[in-house]
Amino acid sequence: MARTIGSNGARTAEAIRQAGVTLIYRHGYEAMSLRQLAAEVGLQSGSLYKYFDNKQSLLFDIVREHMADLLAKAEADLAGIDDPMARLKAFSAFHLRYHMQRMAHVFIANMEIRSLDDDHRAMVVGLRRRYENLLEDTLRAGAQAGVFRIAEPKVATYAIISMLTGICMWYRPGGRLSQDQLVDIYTGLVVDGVTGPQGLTAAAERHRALA
Amino acid sequence: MARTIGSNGARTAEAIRQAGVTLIYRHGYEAMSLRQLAAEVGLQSGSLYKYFDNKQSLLFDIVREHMADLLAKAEADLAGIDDPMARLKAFSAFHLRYHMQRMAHVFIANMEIRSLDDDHRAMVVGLRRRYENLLEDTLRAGAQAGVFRIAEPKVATYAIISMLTGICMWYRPGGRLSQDQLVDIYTGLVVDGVTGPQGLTAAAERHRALA
Amino acid sequence: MARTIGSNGARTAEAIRQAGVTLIYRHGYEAMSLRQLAAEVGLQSGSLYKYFDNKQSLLFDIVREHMADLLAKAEADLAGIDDPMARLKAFSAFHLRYHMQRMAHVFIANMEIRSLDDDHRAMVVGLRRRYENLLEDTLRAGAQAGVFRIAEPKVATYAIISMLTGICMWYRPGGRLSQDQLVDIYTGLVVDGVTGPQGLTAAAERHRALA
Amino acid sequence: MARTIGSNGARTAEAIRQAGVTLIYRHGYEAMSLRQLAAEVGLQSGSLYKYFDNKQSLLFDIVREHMADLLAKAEADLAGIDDPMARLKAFSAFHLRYHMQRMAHVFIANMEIRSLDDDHRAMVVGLRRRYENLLEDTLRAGAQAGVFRIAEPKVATYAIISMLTGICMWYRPGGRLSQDQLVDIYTGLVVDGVTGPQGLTAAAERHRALA
DNA sequence: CATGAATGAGCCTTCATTCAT
DNA sequence: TATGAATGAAGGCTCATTCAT
Repeated sequence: MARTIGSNGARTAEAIRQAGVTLIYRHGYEAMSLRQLAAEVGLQSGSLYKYFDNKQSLLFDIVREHMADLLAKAEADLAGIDDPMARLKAFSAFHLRYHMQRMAHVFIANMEIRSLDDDHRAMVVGLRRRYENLLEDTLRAGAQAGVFRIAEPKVATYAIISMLTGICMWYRPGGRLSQDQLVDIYTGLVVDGVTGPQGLTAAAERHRALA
Repeated sequence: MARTIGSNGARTAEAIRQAGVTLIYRHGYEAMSLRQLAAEVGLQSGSLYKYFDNKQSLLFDIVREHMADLLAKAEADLAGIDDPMARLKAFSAFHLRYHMQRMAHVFIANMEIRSLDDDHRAMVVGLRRRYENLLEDTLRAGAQAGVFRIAEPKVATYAIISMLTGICMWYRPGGRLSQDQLVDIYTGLVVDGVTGPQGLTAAAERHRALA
Repeated sequence: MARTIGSNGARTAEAIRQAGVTLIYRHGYEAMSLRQLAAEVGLQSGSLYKYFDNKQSLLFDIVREHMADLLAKAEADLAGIDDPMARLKAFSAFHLRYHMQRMAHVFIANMEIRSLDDDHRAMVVGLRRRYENLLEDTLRAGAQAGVFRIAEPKVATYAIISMLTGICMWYRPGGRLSQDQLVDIYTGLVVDGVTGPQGLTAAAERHRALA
Repeated sequence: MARTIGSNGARTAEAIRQAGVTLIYRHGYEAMSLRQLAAEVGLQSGSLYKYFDNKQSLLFDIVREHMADLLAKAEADLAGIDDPMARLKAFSAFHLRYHMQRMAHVFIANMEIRSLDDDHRAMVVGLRRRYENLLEDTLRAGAQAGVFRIAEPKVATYAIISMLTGICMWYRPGGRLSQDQLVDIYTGLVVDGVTGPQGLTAAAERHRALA
């Protein structure tokens, strides 16, 4: 049969993308079959190839678009905020809210990097690096300004991002705690972590070790 | 051909297990084929079935054994430590060291839970729950004793474990920082996070929201 | 989009036919896809069906038209030549020149007969038979007139045509030898072959064998 | 089901090879499906991959083995024959007999070179070149000795081989003419072709053109 | 203990073809 | 005249798994 009345390429493309996100989130990229995906959007599996070149490029499109969006929104959110503490709080809040709202995309971007081709992976890792730098630069600035006590800004960056991203592992909408409350709690942990006295201890520890 | 002198089932079983961990870590459970695994240990793929029932049970064995080991070692490490702060530091140090030393197992246990059958997954999640409780109970005890300022012990548990586990995402042996230094740095972040003033702020925030 | 100014069906049909010849020559009928063909002429593959009924009929059209053209031109070239030797030379020269000039068509007609439907193949083989008869009749006439020494005119027909057609396997325009020179060389081989003494030997051999 | 009683890898491999030759001969390489081939030998299509790496390598194996065999047998047949005329007759007879007996292999080797990968094709063309040289060298030797009248040995080589190979296009076992008779007839054409007076004519023609 | 031949299901992908617009 | 969305069949190929030997 030819074109179903009212069907529409753009709509189908969007349906495929969304179903792709859902299925990869649920089963993993390797475990998702294109037959499944096609069934989800009411097509034959071969018809999907009107919308992407191959399974790999579907994954790449999803991940890259997500990473680009994450980076752009973060930069927009932080634009104009100069004070390190304010930037840190803004970053933390942004990261948490974004991750609670787009859990599937985030999950995929974190878990399926391994399934990307080398070239594709390099591009995605590059975007992630730029995102991480938003935090790392803030931490360094705050450390220099004396408002943060951080022995190793890079380590702290990884630690903080891991902690915040971890919310995807358990958060479910409609739970006991609101998104605002969670933002407060997590951000509190972050702020205390980079301002507390142990930061110095660790630094002292490190210098002693090098001596 | 006769049995190679000195070869035996137990040794082969162990080789399969190790190769399985390596390959799943590298390629993911779905992407690893039993042909690959068999080649790695010098067998025909059909011969693997002397050592496990099916691919799924290989994964389950690896993950369950890892989780059981993690739990047992953690309990052993914390045994006899009553002071909440000491327990927290001990837990943090244990978790970090274990994760830096057995990165492949940890990675698999975190990433491939999705690939487990429902029953198998339930068992593994149960073990994980018991492990998390070691930390959660410590946090609650410390909060009640007034030494920690924690609004939501469960949330803090997830946050801390995510942060600490995140070390697997970037740590490589032989890097600039030693394991001891990393333990200091991460543990410093944890301790500051649960003792800092923001913990109260968050709690106040939460109560206000509920009012 | 409106019709491109000056474009018209006949021109497109011809473009399709030419692209078809090129692609079938290059990749083979089975290996050529209609998508490729459509791309070559700047259409969507579905649009090709305005110009032919199906892939098979495209092949048939090309082959039949080629065979009809070959036959018609050969007949025209030989018209009015009665002397067997003159006819043989004329046939040889015609065949060689035609094959050097339309190598792609010739190649397709020879190689892709196998890909034709039974009915289509029968029609093409019929045309080819008529073409071969032009040579075979000449050989018989020459043999009867005593100018050729040929034991088996039918075999000689096949042999000569194979030899002459073989030029397509290696001839490339612009090579060391001109078309005229090649015509001389090949025609020399043909003429010597049907006038030399071995023709009788072979005939004697045959009669002895039957005795 | 596991191994059928009495089944045997070597036997299956041979059955696959033979069925492959038959099917490629009948339908062409592109048109033959591995499902067809598997059905012919009573297997599932995936099982074929125990016996070759992929469809392409099946074709290559068949073609290369054929070319190697052709070359080896031809060299064996001509070994010890020094006289150019005797060598020419021996080559002609060998070529004809081989082609009448292994028509399918010959057909495939000639028709499906196009379907080979570039590297594979290069190897096969190399073998073919060596085979052609057996004839070309003989023609040159005979021309130098004054027993052949050949303007262009390379052209004559192609012409003769094409003529002889053409027997595959129509020969069917059990026809009116025996293989011996056909060898006589074709060889007579060849011998007359390279000894007749026209060979000189062509040479003269060529020199005139160059002048 | 291990092989190796085989299965049957399923994979991603390409194809010729159709037809409402 | 041409598009472009879609079909349904089939393609080559890989996989986990079985089992006689």
